[in-house]
Amino acid sequence: MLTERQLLILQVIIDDFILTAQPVGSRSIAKKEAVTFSSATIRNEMADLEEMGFIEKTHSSSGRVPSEKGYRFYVDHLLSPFRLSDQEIITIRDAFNDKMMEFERVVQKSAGILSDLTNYTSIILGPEVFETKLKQLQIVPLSEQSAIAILVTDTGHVEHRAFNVPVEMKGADLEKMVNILNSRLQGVPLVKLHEKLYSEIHDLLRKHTDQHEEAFSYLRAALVDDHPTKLYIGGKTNILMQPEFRDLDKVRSLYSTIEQENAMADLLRSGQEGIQVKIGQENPFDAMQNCSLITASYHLGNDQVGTIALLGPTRMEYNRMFSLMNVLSKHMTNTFRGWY
Amino acid sequence: MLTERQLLILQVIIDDFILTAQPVGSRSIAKKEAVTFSSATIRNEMADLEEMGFIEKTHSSSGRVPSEKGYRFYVDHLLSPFRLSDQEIITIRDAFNDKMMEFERVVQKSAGILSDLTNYTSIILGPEVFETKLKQLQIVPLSEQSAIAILVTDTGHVEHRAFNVPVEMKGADLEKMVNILNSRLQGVPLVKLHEKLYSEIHDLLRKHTDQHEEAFSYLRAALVDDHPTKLYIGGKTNILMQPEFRDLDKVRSLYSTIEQENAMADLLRSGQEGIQVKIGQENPFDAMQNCSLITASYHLGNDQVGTIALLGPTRMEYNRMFSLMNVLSKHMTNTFRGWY
DNA sequence: TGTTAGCACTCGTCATTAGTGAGTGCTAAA
DNA sequence: TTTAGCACTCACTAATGACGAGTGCTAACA
Repeated sequence: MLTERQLLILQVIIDDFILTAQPVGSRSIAKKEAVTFSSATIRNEMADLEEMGFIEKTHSSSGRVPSEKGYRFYVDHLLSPFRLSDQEIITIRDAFNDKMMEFERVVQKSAGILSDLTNYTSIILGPEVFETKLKQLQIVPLSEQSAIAILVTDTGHVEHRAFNVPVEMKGADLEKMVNILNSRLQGVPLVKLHEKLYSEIHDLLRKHTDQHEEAFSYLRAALVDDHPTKLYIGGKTNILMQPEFRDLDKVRSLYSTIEQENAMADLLRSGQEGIQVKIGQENPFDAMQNCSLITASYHLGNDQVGTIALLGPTRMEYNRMFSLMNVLSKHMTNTFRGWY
Repeated sequence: MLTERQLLILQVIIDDFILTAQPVGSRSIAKKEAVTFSSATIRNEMADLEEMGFIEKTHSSSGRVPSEKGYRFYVDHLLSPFRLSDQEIITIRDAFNDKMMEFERVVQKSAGILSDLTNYTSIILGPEVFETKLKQLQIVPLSEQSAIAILVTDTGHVEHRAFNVPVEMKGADLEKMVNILNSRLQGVPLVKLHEKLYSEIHDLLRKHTDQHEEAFSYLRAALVDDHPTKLYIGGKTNILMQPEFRDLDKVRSLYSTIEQENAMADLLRSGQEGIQVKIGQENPFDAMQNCSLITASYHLGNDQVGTIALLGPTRMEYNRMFSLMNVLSKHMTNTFRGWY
């Protein structure tokens, strides 16, 4: 168990290192207001803290740097609540003022705010699409042979895709087809579209319209597109600001890790309710060895959950980040409340 | 005027430097097959070339490096035609195989291909929206109080925006309103939407529907959104691969330059027909001092013109880039042919 | 018994120095 | 006109030493 004094020293070391990114020496600790004992005493305590694995030396006569275990302890036990500045609170609140936003816009904006306020990289994972349902299907003819299929979901998400209209098909046929599709598909979860199209719609269309085959296959291609688990990333280049990423190779490998959408999505999904931190090696990817990932969940009124995340060096302003993500995820949850 | 021999030497120097990014010495030039004279002779010629400003030394006893004037001459007079690999040609062709694509998708894809094949950063400027016309307006109600306005243009561009539905407004009112808007606004260029909405539609709506005021203002906000000159950027992080951008500060300032959409759009717009190169200082931005920007125009069937561009270090594989952009812009023009 | 002053020691950083090699310019001979 | 030869330049590297921030240990002190 750690003594009060050791806790204090550990706290000072981590706070200081987070601020300066420089190893912290006993003398500089002794100078702090809150510290009443001498540097020699601190050295002794630091030796103990090191033995316990909370801090490390970068070389035999350097100051101390928090270890991952140290950060873990700090996050779990030493986190002092951080008071956000009025400016920050206003920025966030104003962003959600505009009540009428479709899902994408809310998320996009949130990612932007988060990365701007933190100078880290923000990653937001939309909720599972399992429950997102088709609201309406529209078709807008562009020319004789082409049209745009537009798909609107109940979250206000709009997807569109151009497709070919078979030469023999009339506008009226197209309209009839759309009507059939709408009457049958409204309220169907997106992930079930494909199945439903085959099981019911195909036969139905055959009965009602000519030239359905070709048009059907085009439309199907347009509708049953990949609905990829979408990641919204903000402030990708913020990584370059951090002194720990002076090494371009590190940056490159980190970028290529982030860009693997599926892997990142899995990682974010794995977080539980509330705010979580993965520190350094706790992350599954090699490129994220020196990074921490803070995740927070937000809700959609029904039981769906999405995740917002912040990626930065292990030397992160954890307390400010916690406050920010707390506020932001609450705002998001509020905004989505009642959408279902 | 340059002699044959000087031309040869200049060509070898630039070709070599483009490949290796290292200053080129007289000895290494003398070793080339095509070069039959000694390194001493080459040194004399190089001194002349330097005096004329085509090449430079990085320090008093270094090999030579092409100057901007050198690159300019190289691009204007020494460019050997580059034969693209089959793989490259296939990659490009296949990307345009899928005949049915809306404008955005074509451009997005082109930017992706260009940056992937070149390892530089690609920037594509869409054509002026002046001529893009409204094809259809659709409104999909989401709930009692909210709906999505969807705007489709004749290029297949889809824009959408959620908006509030006034409490007193019925679905039928909304439908009536949309019908009026559609009948009056179809074929209207996007840039004139705003004007038209005020001059004609406002009065018209007043006559036909109740509760028009509030709905009108919401709709207007949704429709007459900013239609920013959109830049499509591909391979932003490719910049990090280039040895000339080992300096993070340079990268940062370059990024912030690229992100100024309006300035970049103006720059791209200023290019003329065909393929153009701006080398180093010829670019207006400080951050692009060490960069070259290759621009090529593509056409839209009518007289509209868009621009594709490649941003890399002045040490660029100009000949390959020329071939690539030539092929790509032709494919784009072909794809858009007949859209109008 | 816990705390602290003092001191020897470690090691990264920075500036200096010298050696090496790639490259140049100049001169004189072919 | 071309080229061999040579002196010279300068970036790069490794070695060296001074400096200082920091440590661990010991002995004295409260």
